[in-house]
Amino acid sequence: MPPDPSRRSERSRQAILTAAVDLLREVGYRKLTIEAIAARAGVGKQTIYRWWPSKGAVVLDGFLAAVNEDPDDLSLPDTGDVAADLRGVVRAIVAELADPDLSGVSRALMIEMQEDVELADTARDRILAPQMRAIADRLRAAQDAGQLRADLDLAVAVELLVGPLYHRWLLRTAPLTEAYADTVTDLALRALGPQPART
Amino acid sequence: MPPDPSRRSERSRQAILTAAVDLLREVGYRKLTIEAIAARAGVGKQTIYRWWPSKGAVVLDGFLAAVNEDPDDLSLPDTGDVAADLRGVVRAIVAELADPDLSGVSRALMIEMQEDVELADTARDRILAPQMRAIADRLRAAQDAGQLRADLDLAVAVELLVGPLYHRWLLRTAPLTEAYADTVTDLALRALGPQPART
Amino acid sequence: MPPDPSRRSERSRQAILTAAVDLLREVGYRKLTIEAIAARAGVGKQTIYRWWPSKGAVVLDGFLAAVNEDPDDLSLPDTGDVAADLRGVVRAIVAELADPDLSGVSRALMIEMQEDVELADTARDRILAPQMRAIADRLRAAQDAGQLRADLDLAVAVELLVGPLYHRWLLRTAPLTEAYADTVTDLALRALGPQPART
Amino acid sequence: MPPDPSRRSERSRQAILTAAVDLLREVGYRKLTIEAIAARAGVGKQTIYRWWPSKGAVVLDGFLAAVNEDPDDLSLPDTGDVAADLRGVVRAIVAELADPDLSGVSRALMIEMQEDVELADTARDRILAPQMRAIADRLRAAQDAGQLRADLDLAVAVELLVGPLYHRWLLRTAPLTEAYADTVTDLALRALGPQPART
DNA sequence: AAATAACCGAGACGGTACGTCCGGTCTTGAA
DNA sequence: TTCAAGACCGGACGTACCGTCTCGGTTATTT
Repeated sequence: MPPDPSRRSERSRQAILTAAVDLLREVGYRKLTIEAIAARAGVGKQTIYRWWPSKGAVVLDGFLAAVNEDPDDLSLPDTGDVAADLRGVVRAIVAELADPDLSGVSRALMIEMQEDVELADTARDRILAPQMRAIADRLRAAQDAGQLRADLDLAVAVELLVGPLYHRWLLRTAPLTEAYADTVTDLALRALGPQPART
Repeated sequence: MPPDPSRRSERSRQAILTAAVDLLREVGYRKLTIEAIAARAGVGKQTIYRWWPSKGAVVLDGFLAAVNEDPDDLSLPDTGDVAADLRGVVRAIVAELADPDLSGVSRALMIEMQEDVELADTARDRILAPQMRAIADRLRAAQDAGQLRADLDLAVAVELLVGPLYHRWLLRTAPLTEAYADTVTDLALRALGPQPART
Repeated sequence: MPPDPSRRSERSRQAILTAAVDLLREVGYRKLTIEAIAARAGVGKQTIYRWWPSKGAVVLDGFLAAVNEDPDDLSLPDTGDVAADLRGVVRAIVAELADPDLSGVSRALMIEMQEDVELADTARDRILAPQMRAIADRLRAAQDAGQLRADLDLAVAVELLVGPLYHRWLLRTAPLTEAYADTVTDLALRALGPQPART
Repeated sequence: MPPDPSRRSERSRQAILTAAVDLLREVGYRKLTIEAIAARAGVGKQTIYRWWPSKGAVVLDGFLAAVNEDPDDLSLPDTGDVAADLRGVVRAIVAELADPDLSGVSRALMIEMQEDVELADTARDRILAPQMRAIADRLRAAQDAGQLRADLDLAVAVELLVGPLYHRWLLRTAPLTEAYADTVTDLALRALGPQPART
């Protein structure tokens, strides 16, 4: 029978997530072991297996605890200047991916998403989808204001913006810099902008 | 002392790569073990460890053997119609990523690239860079013909094109279809195209 | 940190010792492997390594379990007739060494004692010393009864008796028979007996 | 087909035996490997396997080369005093067994004799039998001179003498000293001496 | 307040794979 | 043909973790 969540030790939960994230930074995802997490957290192995189905699930929860974002606070500022607003998010994403503290956890999640489809779904819904929806919302506002083409598929538009960033980060084709962020933003905006008036 | 490559058994090398790719398809990357590869290939484990530093390296070589592309044959057709030509490559990439036979190996490589920077370098140089250079070459031709903006950073241009594809494939944000390929191509081309004549 | 003996699985311990002794008989000491013992016993290898430092130590315990003698029951009968009593033990020792079931284990122990001094100490204290002490005790009684010389070094006396037996058994100089046992006993007794009255 | 001994490299043979004995002293028999012998001797592994059937056989030859005794020179001195002459051999045997240089090789041989009956036969015939025959010869002379009982089984008599020595050496029941040698000799002689005249 | 049930820490257990070492065979090129 | 060198297949080594299980010892209700 499933364990009773009301009797769960919050203390242990915190210790496990902290230990997991710390160890992840220290040794990398591949060498991260449940055994080590339990030892570092001062916790029995069973306590981990009782509440999480896999190493990836622990790391996912660890990531969520680490960023600890309110999904409602995710909405982008709307200064009326789409270009400036997008430039801001894109730069923020690049900063997050380049941050050596966070990127280890993100990469770990990426790895696990390749093999564990169930976890991939959760990660997508809890982490990626909200961020992308926030960007889509800002784009829709601009679209309504006539600053962007009316016939845009916003989902694709968002990926045109962030796809190149993840491409560099994951495939390591070149360093992920702020300059790259800006170049990508500019190019993408040109694609999304209103049809040039033909005569 | 390092082994002498001139005495290497080509027979064993082939058997190992074949076994690795086959097993990868059967059980996935995480459950792929050196031991199983050796057993399937009818080879001593040491023969694998002698020639490859890691499981990822074997898979990388297996990938190269499987696609077996002549890097010189990689150049894109140039029909004079950039749009059509690009649409072709993008569709081809999508097809490759969606192919259940190949995508397992590719995902495995992706995973390993996240943890093993050295392997990531090799994979980039041997697999990704040639493909991206081929696209860049085609873009340069178009640029010379005045079909694209003159001030483009071609490396970024290529990533604007393929980034969204990999984003979907890796982050599983949505199914990777041919329609998506075309939409992305159209949007990207709009970004890359020549400055609209401002009256 | 050392394992907690109170949590040790008696079931596993028995299975390991039984498997070890059985396999020893089947394949000999050199081809006896920890891996095979674990497999035969239905036990993880770690469970063996957790409780025994070496293959020899397992075999030693297996030997002890197999003979399962109460060290207090080891004392020789005292019929008053030293010659007869000694003849009995010597024959018994020869029988044990010639027994194909037991001798394999004994030889294995012998082998290990040559290379592992620590194990040699244990084997001596646990197996050989009690047997030799029992013989020494019987000799002392005879000595007190004036049947043996008063100035005997009993330790040497015992080895005069059993040394030749082990010599044949280990060096394979000739078959180890009951006749040999009796001849040795007779000769040794002549050496140990009271000084012949001179005039 | 068997190799042609006339084309055998004497140089390699010497190097192998020397390397084997040296390594034996350095690391002990268990950790002595063919691979290490070949490397130390600057010889291919095949050269060892071509001429010797097993590790034990190499060590046996190494032992013979090390002691390098002429089996004809083995005969004991005959001063007319059996007691003194035997005391001499027994002390010599003890000295040899206690010699840290030689005893390692001897122990290795002992080990191998326990598992390899064929090698045991060779070792017995080449090493032990000659030594024991020499002692038996001396005993026979004494017997003929009326110094020993006429009805002795000389083979047993020899083992009564040397058995206790090997017992201590192999079973490590106590240190093997010269004093022990003398005590054993005295006791054994008493057993072997002529029947006391019963009044 | 006692009894009873869960979670908890600890870690032993049966397993699987690791990466290494060596056994014994086979292949290559030099002498 | 022998030899030095060493790649090869195979298999055991001793270690590290996996995920499950069993053990006392706290809690935290339920009687």
